[in-house]
Amino acid sequence: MDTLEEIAKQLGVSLSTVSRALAGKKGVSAAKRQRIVQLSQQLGIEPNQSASSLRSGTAQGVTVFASIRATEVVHRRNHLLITEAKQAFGSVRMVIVNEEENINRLLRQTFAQGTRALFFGGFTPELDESTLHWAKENQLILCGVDSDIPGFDTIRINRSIGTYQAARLFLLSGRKNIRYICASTLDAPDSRLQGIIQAYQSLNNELDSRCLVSLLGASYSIGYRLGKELLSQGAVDAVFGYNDQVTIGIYKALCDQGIRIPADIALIGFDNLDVGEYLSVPLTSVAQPMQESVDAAIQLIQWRIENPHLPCKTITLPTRLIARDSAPIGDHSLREEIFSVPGEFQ
Amino acid sequence: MDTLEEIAKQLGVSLSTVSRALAGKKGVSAAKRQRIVQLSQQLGIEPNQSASSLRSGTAQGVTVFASIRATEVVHRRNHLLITEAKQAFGSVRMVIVNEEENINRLLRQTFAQGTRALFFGGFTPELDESTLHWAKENQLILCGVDSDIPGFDTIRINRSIGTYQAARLFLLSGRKNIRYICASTLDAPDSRLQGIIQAYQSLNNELDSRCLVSLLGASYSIGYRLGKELLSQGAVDAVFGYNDQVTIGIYKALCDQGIRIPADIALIGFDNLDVGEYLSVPLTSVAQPMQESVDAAIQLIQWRIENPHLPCKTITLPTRLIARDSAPIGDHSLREEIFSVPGEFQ
DNA sequence: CTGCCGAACGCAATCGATTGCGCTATATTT
DNA sequence: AAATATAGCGCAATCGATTGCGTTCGGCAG
Repeated sequence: MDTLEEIAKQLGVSLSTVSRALAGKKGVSAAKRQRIVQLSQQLGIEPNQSASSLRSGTAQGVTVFASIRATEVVHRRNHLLITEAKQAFGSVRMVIVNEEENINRLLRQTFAQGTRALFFGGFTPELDESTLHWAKENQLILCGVDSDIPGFDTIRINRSIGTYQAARLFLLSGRKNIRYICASTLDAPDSRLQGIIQAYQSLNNELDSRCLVSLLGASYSIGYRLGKELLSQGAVDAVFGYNDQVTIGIYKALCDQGIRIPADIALIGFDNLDVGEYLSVPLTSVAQPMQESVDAAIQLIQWRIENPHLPCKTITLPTRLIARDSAPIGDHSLREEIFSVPGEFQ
Repeated sequence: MDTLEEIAKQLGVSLSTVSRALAGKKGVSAAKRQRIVQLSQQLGIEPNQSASSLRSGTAQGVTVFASIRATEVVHRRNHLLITEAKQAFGSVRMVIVNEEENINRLLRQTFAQGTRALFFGGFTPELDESTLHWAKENQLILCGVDSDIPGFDTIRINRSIGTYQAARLFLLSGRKNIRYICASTLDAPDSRLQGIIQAYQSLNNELDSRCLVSLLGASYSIGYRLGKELLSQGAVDAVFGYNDQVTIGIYKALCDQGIRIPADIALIGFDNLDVGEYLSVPLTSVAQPMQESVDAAIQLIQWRIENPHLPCKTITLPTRLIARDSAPIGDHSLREEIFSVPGEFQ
């Protein structure tokens, strides 16, 4: 593996000049610079990044942490994030985090390897108080994308808006016996459930805990099993399926039993996967701000690099209901009433 | 950011001892090693990787190159690859390659940054002769996973087997007017089409070029458009859809027109996406060896690290047809005849 | 013609961990 | 007890690029 010294020797200039020429710094005449750049390309010599970042102390790229347990949407968002981060910062490393490993250690290692900024893509790491403190002290740049890092910049996704709209769609279109597949309970509602609760309150309705079905995992097959179970519960006429995979599983179970969608049962998913539009009955679903959240994250961190000392920022982006046939808006005049969201949500 | 010297000072030992202790090398007493490791964890000090790999010349992790244009399956395979590579090699960097950038330069940069091995995940890079030569000379370790790198280790996926089975399923179950969505032509058939051609030959049938429909892109929406077009072509009774996304698009277009699947038209996809099983008519599809190809790649490279001088290896893995309702095996006695594959395929 | 200024460029120290070599203290052998 | 082997450990050189500082040289004003 050749080094810059090779170029220096061949052209009879000093190592420093070669370094300056290739780094695009001033102090090199245009003619000499051109010859250096040309020869470097001809020989295929790249500056050794280990040496470069060791000496200069500056890291070249950014890092994205992704959970090994990420769902399909999260994967896609992370991929988008990596792609855009690459445009913005030049080089990106992706690190797959599995839950056994010590995230505190991993974070330190990552910065020891040299990284300008670190994105947490869709999972909330269990960072120790001491790690957070150390990160603040060393002015590390962390950004949670749909994940909370206390005291650091965050892109937050407001899931409540979409589920609020979904529940109101059910209620306003006259569904009586609705089921919500949920990962939480009324005592400690997660953001999806909060939106549902607010929808009921907004219509002076009460959400009965018997309407909640607890989620056991977020896959097609689990959805299929849940769908079968729902059928044994009698006159259910609407189901919110937690995410699209589960909902598609439910959809399949209902189809298999000859249930008509949406006539007998209306279905709403969450995530707005591409495939939902291509089911035989297109799926109504809550869309997440994929592109927007990624763009916001990149811009936030670019801003942060410029302004290391300003207090941390949280940017919240809304979800929104995409109405398709599996849960249609019956009366067109209801449209406004379903989609308008009270101010306190924003 | 603290360095190993801090530990050395606090414990009154030399820097070399700290380095040896943390790297797990011999030449340090058990007692001293324990104190060093403990203090390093307490202070949260990690060896600077830039310095480490600069000095030792050995890189710590591996790199996966992924194309920005990758399809869903390729993404999933790459993700699997990254996950497993991480287990096997400790640290993995993922690099998103977009077609504008010079892959030759990128490859050199990547190794300049220090990497043990480089996987090409599902796209064939246009590497110059000189780059390949340089890579060989410097004994770099490259591995194509479903992509060809001349002169280097490769995991190849034999797509022909699956499409051979698919075409035979159509023919043996009596379909007369079949369409194959293809990305190539009879003059220069790609691997999918080769399998189809062989299936026709095996049954003394001739594949008419009018049966081929050229693919314009591999998305749901393109499939939907193709599906509409197919309906205007009269008595089509079977369609192979190139991949599952296109096939699901076609499926939707057919459903919308009241076509019954598989009674009127049989459908076979490629990739065996999870969602295919959960369409109202489950999708028959050709499955790729996802896990197997990733495992093989990892093992191949581990072997290569041990044996740098042996000639390059190519491991070929088969695809296989997964029969579901969208293209059922009518007569059960045909099963054997459809799934058995002649020796020359293996 | 002299003096001054700034651009170009080389010198050499430096980043932090690694590692061959050599010294020392302890264990083992005779 | 003396001789020898061995493990522990420190010294200092080293990896390759970066960068502050000092030198040189050409240009330009006085």
